[in-house]
Amino acid sequence: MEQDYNPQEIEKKWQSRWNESRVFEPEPDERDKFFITIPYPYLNGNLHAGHTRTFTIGDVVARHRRMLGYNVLYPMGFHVTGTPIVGLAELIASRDPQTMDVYSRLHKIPEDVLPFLDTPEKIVDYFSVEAELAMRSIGYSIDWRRKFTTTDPTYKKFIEWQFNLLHDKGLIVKGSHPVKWCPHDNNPVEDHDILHGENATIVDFTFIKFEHDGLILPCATLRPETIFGVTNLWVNPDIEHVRIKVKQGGKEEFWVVSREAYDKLTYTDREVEFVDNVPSGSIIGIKVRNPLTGKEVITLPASFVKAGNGSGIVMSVPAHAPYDYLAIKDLYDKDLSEYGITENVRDIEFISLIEVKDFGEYPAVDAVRQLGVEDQKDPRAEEATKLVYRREFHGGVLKDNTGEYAGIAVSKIKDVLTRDLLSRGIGEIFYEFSEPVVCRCGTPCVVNMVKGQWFLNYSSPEWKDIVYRCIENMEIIPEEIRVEFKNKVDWLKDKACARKKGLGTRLPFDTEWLIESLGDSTIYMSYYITNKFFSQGVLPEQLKPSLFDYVLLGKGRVQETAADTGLDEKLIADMKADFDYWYPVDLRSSGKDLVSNHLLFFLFHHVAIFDEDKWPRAMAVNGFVSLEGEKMSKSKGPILTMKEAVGTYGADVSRMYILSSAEQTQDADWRNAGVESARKQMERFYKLAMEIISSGASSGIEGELHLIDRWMLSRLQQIVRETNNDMTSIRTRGALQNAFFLLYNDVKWYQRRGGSAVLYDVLDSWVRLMAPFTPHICEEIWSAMGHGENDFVSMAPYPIFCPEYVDNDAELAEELICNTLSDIEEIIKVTKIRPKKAVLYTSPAWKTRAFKLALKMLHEEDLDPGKLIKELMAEPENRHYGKEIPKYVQKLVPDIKSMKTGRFEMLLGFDLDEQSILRENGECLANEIGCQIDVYTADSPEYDPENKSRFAAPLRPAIYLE
RNA sequence: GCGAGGGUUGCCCAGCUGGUCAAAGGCGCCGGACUUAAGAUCCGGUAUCGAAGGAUUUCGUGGGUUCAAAUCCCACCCCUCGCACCA
Repeated sequence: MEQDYNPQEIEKKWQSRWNESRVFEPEPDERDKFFITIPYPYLNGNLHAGHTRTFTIGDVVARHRRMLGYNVLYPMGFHVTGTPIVGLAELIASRDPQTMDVYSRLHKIPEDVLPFLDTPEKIVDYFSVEAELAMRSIGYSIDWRRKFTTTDPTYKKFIEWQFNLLHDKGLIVKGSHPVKWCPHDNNPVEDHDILHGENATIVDFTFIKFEHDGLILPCATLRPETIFGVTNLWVNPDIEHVRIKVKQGGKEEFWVVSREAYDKLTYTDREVEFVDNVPSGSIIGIKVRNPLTGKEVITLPASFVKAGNGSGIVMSVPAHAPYDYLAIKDLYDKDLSEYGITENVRDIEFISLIEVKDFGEYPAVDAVRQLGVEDQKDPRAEEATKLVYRREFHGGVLKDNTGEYAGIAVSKIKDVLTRDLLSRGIGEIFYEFSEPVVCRCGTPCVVNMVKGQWFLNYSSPEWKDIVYRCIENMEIIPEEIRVEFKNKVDWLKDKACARKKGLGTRLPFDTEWLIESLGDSTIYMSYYITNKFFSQGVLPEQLKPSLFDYVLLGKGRVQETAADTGLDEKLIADMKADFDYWYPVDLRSSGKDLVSNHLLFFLFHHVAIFDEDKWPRAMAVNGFVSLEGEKMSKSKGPILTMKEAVGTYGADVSRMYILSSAEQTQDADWRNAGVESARKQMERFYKLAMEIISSGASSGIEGELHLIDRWMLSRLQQIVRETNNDMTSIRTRGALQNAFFLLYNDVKWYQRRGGSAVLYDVLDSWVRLMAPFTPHICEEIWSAMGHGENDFVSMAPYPIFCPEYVDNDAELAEELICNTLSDIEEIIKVTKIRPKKAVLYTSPAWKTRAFKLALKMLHEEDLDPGKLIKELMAEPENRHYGKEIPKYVQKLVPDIKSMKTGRFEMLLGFDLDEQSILRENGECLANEIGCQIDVYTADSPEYDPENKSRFAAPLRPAIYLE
């Protein structure tokens, strides 16, 4: 029977048996259901190691739950909507060298296939076939009857229904939206189109509209609250300024800004018209009105003002902005008569508006002094600015001179104040990059307002509140990321949900737009359930809204739905029954990259569309996978495809490796050396199992059990418990640590100690324990154990913790033997003597009594050394040891007190006959050490030349080597 | 900058409701057994010192709390990820 482990052969065999017997095609029944999904893959390439991790975690959870007795549904589909597949088709059609190289060399697409993948449809067809093959070859327990692609006509009907519904509920709104834009290409730029400034973000500045003689001088700021502290404006005499006409919302104004600002403004949602150039001198030295306070302030010259930042005109808040303070200082005692300024700048009084600890009245002044900043050209000025900003933002509170805003924390003021400024017409939003952005074509980019854009209204506080409630009641694995989810909901803004380009479904109420691909992937888990029916010949035009309304929402009646759609009443009723049985999603497991987008949208759409009882029950998140320390990239490499991994190492080895290499949100690093060792582990497991089977072993659990057998069974229970605990929290690494490595070591020790009676029973549990992780090899072993044709281990009951097999005494006894052995070995090592004889002295009776009494006292009352000594001395047989008792107690009490509860409970019932345990296992010890072993009790040692017996204590026999 | 997570013994990492923690497991390395030999397998070792089961110094850095800290608190340094209209 024993043969070499041949994964390819075994895996193929069991995959086809599973397929033939349809074990993974569940139908509703009386069992509890478990509906697990992972995000379907986006098909612009082959499945890779990253998918392998997420999908395998899903499969292991599915298999574990199935063996625990749940009716498990694990479905899969393919995501193809959006632009990347279209882009890829174009690149292949044009034979782009890099693309051709990456897709042939790294994605391993055969040379006779690749050039023909020149349309999106062909790409989708090719990769969906490949993906399914790969997932089958790694042994996922997927119900393939339900698969679909997001461009299926029936799926599009489902998406249309969903978007109409959201539109009707007012959750899809129209508005303007800022994007990175290349004026040369006349197109939005995506990250890969950017030459410089990939890290730039779009920042929302507030324009404060200062006024002079009907003319507006807008000043851009990130800190609108400082409007209360403005003492003057800054105008750079060396840059060009223009006067422009700005129309917005039926309002017409004249602004003065830098020429660059004028260019940028033309891309905003304002109508802008050039009027004339403005000599800088004419706007320096004038009085402008602070629109909020009504106070008049002067405009002064400053060289630090850049034409390209904001409007090119800056408001000055010297109390809180180091640059402003420095610039004012630079003007002290300067002759400004060329600008017509006769006032002394020294007379300008600083206005402090923020109270912050660590700084006095004027934080900017303090910071400049602290850092020793010289003037506005000093690089440390930047540092001082950051310092002040940080302290004020985190610890600052607005002072009384801010009127109605007094007492508000600086960190909270921006949104409130901006809203007020906007509504009063004295402020406007102006978007700007955090750093300059240059397109690949070499043109500097601008922020462009796309008008008429459709948005999912995720910023709605009411919508968010429901999502918070949903998260509150969900299980989140691991628990630590719950706060992350809440933060992200808080941060989420409206999301543009339609584009002009790509594959997908048209927005039903505005068909020139295509639904963006994250929006069409939010509630599709429900589609797996209906698609089982749709794929059997239902026509797209029969998928009327009434059908989805009835099946998914329970609205309307079967008869009406049947009449409306022309579908059979029974079919519709079955669909609804299936949906009601399987929904909601019990667990959505995903990579952590999807936390701030897909998983969030998944929640938003579920709570918007479904009743609370259909909201998802749990979400789990796992980390990324790198290759030999390098980040994977679909488009640049390196990449390891699932097909390659399985082809090289086999399904079970790949599964075992990826599941054991990292835990939960930690990132995993796929290393060849590691997979190699996983392969050896599988071989070892297989060999050991086959040895046990071919030795003719059978269940020995009913027969007479020795100490070591009871130890083995007890250990097995601990492992079973830990494995199940780990699996409940999706800690696959920990689960394998127990179910494989620790158990393997225990079995080895068991055999070494001469155990064999329960080997078969252990194997029986072990195979089932391992089946979710490495199902093929386990089926093979299971079948070798005599299970019949359709008796799959995949469907066998998973081992669960049985307390009746836990045997504390057996574990303690084994611990005694092990500890004694290692003590002897250590003595040998240190003394370098080669013992002819080893003598062991077990604890004297009085010490054992003291030990037990101490445990009992701690359990029942409080363990106090004095009390313990008193009680011990009360017993006549202890009195001879009057001198030793206090000494021993002094050591014993802290030992016992510092025990962990588990350990304490294990020892509480302590009642070992150490004498006979050591005698019975003397042979084993003798073999290990290689000399004769004598065992005496320290009460009356027959042989004790060096009086070693005095060191004997419970569970710690004294040792004398000769 | 903001938010989240992390820094442990040669490596990957477990431990982190404070005490059996010099710290599990795996890998690697060293030694041994087996073998004609290699591989596989098995056994032992793998911080330092130690002629008796012990002692000493370790868990990013620096402080602190405590009888006791890898574990708790504070500060700092470093790393990874996300910050969107892109799947």
